[in-house]
Amino acid sequence: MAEKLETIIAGEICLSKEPGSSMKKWREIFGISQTELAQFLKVSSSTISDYEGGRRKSPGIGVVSRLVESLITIDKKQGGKVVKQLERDFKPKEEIFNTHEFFASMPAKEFASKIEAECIANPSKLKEMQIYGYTIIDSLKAILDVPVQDYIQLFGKTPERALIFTQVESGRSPMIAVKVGRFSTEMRPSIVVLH
Amino acid sequence: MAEKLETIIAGEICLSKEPGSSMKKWREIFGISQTELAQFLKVSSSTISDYEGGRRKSPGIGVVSRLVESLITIDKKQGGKVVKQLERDFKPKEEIFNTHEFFASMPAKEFASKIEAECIANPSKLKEMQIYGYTIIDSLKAILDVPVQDYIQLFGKTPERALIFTQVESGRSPMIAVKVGRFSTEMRPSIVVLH
DNA sequence: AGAGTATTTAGGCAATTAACGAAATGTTTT
DNA sequence: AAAACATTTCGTTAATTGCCTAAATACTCT
Repeated sequence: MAEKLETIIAGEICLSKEPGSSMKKWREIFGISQTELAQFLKVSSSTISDYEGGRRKSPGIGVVSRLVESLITIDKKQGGKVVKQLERDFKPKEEIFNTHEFFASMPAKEFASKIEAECIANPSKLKEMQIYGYTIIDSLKAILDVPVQDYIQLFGKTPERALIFTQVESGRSPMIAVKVGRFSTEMRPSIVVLH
Repeated sequence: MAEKLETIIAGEICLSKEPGSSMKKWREIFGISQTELAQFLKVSSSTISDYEGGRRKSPGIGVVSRLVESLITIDKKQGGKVVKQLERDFKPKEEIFNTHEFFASMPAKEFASKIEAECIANPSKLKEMQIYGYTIIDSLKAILDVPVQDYIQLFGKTPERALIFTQVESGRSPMIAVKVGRFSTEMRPSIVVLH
């Protein structure tokens, strides 16, 4: 599956009901500010805002194309960290890791209340966080089937996301993995849910 | 992750240097005529031609989006043949490389006897080795579908493991791969099984 | 070759986009 | 709480798109 990351991002924006939100989402995933992007693209920052705000219902693909390439180029200039993580993210592990993307970001708190979760650590962080999707992990299968290495890597692939562990009695094993994950990369899941 | 077909098509059109050609290419892959498409979209067929001919340098994503959805919808109405085929084409390689980890290590000898293998080379090494898992490779599929690079890389990912090749008559092609592997990395499979 | 169908070319016009800049509003950070 | 920075809003304009119709070319098939 040689689908390039660019392709998927562009495709997603293209098909989105709200292209603006999608553009915003991706810009934020890349951790780039409107101003920075605007400078790179040599347009004013209000232009970016107009797009993200949905002022243009159907921007031209030229805009989308430039936008996506910029995000990736900027990231590469800074070491390509996000690109690398995302690329791994697209490696399928379907049955065990079940990932979902939101159309737009959502405050972590709202997410928590939607799933009727009880917060058992870091309640303060819960307030500020925004998340973009979630990954459901079948703990049992994961432990049985997934190579340790991949298991560890998973945690590097989940910035701005919630991780949901099913079939867990104690939070022990997942949390160990999260800790290990910390050393291999700075990107970590925003939320960990034990189900 | 389940990147939808739509996404990939839309993304490709979006990023193409010649969006028109790309649209045309996909329409043709779907075996749908301009006229047919135009009718479905309720526009004149010249409109389609204008796009495909590149009269608009940067069509809006609305156009692309409608276009892609139409191709897929029309195909589905006709049995979804093309969609199915394409989805198969994009399927991940999981089915070709099927990896399993053991809970603990196992003497190579024990592994060999468990699978009732006959040793055809290096019997001495067989005694000392420990392995931690195995990877089953469907040789036929691998040769047909896997880019050489990935194929080579595979061997770098299999230290302390057994590699099992299914559907092999002679050991020729896998062994070539193993040899190649030696140069790209120091890690090599512990055992090679021909099935 | 000629009828019939599919595609391309081109002029035209209303609707929309692309982009700017300036002022208003949010968010951090010190 | 002010300075510094980031994002949003919005009026404006030139350029481009989206789509049409009609006419010119290609492509099949018999």
